[in-house]
Amino acid sequence: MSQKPSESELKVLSVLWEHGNLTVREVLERMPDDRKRAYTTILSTMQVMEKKGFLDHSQQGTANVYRPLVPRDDVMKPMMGQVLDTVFGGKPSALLQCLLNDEEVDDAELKEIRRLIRQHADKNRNKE
Amino acid sequence: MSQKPSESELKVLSVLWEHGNLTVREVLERMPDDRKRAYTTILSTMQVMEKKGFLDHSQQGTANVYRPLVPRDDVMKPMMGQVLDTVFGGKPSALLQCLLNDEEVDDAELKEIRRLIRQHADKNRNKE
DNA sequence: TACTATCTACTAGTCATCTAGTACTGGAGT
DNA sequence: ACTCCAGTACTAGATGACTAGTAGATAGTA
Repeated sequence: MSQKPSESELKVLSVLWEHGNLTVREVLERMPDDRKRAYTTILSTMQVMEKKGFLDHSQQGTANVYRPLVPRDDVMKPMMGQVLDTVFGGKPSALLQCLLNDEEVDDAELKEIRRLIRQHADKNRNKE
Repeated sequence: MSQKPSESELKVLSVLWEHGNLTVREVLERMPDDRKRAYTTILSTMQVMEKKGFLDHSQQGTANVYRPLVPRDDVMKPMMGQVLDTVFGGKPSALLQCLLNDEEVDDAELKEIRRLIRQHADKNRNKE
């Protein structure tokens, strides 16, 4: 039963999900905002995360290499689901609209979204 | 320059966005989780929110009625944008997939999503 | 061996959030 | 006028998140 990661814990996890297993210093260098942080700040965060069961580490040469123990979707589904229900009345379209208005979305993305919708429509049809 | 609301501040805002202007007690009764909270807990939260500029109030009969000062999309767009960029690599399709796998999505929703996509595709075409 | 750089463990301070209690105010009813 | 109830203001404690410093270990190098 892994709880919800905090804001900066989620950033650490994102880095690891994207880049694979990394050392503390490598995570520090890839943190997805421009804030300057001390090495020990990230180290502390990641040590707490290990206690919570989000990460695991193994020694590799001189440094410890950390790997995420929780898959991205296992973490994000409940989080997105909660936002969806409380803020957007459970309507994915409302959430999507919020995204689309703001962001540039290229045609490849639109195509991929269409594919997802089609796939989901098929699933609905089979259920009946 | 309105900052980001905290977790339970967002829940209060959601209630007001959905139901319109309400008193503290009415918000308490509609809080979107099953946790029991004291009346004064929500009161305190909402008083802090007023200081932050999220809410405003006016006396109505005996009680104060609160109204949100920030529209839903103004709050949610930056928040969703950040999640999109840090966790989903800026790909709305990845976020959408996360939503669709889990939730039941009825055909009306799918239709609405299709409409949004078509609309966005048109916008892209006009830009070229 | 002695020096230096790097990494980790431990500790700690600051701040926001969440929670709720206590005391006060004002209206409604007797 | 007195009492009761609902609402509000003020205050405060517990918790966790975020930050970073210091000391100690280890490996490489002159």
